[in-house]
Amino acid sequence: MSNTPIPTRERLIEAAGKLFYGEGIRAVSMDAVADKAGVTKRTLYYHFRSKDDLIAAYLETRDQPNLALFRRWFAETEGGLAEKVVGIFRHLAQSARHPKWKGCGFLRTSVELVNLPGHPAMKAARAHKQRAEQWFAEVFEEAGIARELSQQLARQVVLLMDGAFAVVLLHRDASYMEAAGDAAARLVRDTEQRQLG
Amino acid sequence: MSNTPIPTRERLIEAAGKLFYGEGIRAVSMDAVADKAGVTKRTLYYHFRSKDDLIAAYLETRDQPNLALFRRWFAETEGGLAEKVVGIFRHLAQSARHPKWKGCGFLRTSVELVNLPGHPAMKAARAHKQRAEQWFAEVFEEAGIARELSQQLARQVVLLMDGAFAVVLLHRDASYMEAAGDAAARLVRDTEQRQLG
DNA sequence: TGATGTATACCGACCAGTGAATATACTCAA
DNA sequence: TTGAGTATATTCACTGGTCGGTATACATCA
Repeated sequence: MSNTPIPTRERLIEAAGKLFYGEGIRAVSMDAVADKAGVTKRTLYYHFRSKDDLIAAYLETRDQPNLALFRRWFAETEGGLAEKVVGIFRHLAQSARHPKWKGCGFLRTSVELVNLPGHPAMKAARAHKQRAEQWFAEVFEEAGIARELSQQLARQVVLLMDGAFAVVLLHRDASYMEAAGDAAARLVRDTEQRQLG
Repeated sequence: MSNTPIPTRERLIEAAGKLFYGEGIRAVSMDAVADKAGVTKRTLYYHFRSKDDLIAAYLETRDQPNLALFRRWFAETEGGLAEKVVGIFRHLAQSARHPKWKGCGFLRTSVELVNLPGHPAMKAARAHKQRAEQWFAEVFEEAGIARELSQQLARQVVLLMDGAFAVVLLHRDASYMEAAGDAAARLVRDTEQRQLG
């Protein structure tokens, strides 16, 4: 029976992620991250060149799991295209009801780094949002919607989702997420109509 | 000929506002605000009990002018209800193209204060967003849309707008604001349809 | 023995907030 | 009208604490 082989670097990113997501990157010190990981600050700086490096690593680990959830929620929801999109928003609303939920880590980090557009974490955030938009576009196209309409619709659905992330966080009221889901469904149906007509 | 009688307090809020909006509240020190205002830090603390006080004052001064712009843009745009809503988004897109534009100060501040829900600045941000939503709802109702549908539509338009604030800031691409305007117009027309049907 | 990883202890910069003294402007009695 | 007294407004210099990051030495293992 071998020891649990959790690589140190992963553990550090995980500890940092919890703190960064929970309190915001500027509100969390490297000392706090080291404490949380049960490690000296010097060790932290052995594995990451700087705080900025650690922030970037934190966001990069969040990209894939996030999109995987969308895929699963979409697949699991019964019904037509609009219903399946609503399913994603319903699951997001459910997540948002958890007290530890603090919105979208990508969006919040990008707000904190607003004047550093070249920061690797900003690039990670942009890439993530673009991947989400592209995934929606592909889904719509596979459902028979023309490419151009699919891309437009995907962009608008993502806008609704990000708006809901911000507003739900502000008001601490997950029902805004369901209002966003309803709006997304209306846009999907409107696009389907346009496709037929 | 009297001297220009600009009250000190106002000047301090203005200087603070420029820095807070431009760089974020956590990134700006009280020393920086004092310097910007051409005043000693001690003077700053004579007029404001704490940095939190100053942050709250900054947001409170931004509430009314912001809504006034919406009213003007809406009134100035020719066309039906959907077109007039699109007019607001077009003006927002135009603003967003200015290099000093940094999204919505209310939303960005609320992200930086995510763990202080009782902070006066958070209350100001919530109040502002609610007033915007309510204004849209009144406009829709005056245009003949039923109260319940108006409230739902207003909420969804605000979601699109806030999503666009976040996404335009992330990608530094104002065309997302126009995509949001298009989505809003589609929702307006869909609601009008539903009203007639 | 040399590469990898961790610990102790520290640094200079910055930051929110303050103590004590001073300057300015207003009030009111002589 | 003037001068003393008072409230307002501002300055200089400072503090205790935190922050990102580091110099150095010690441990472990191939």
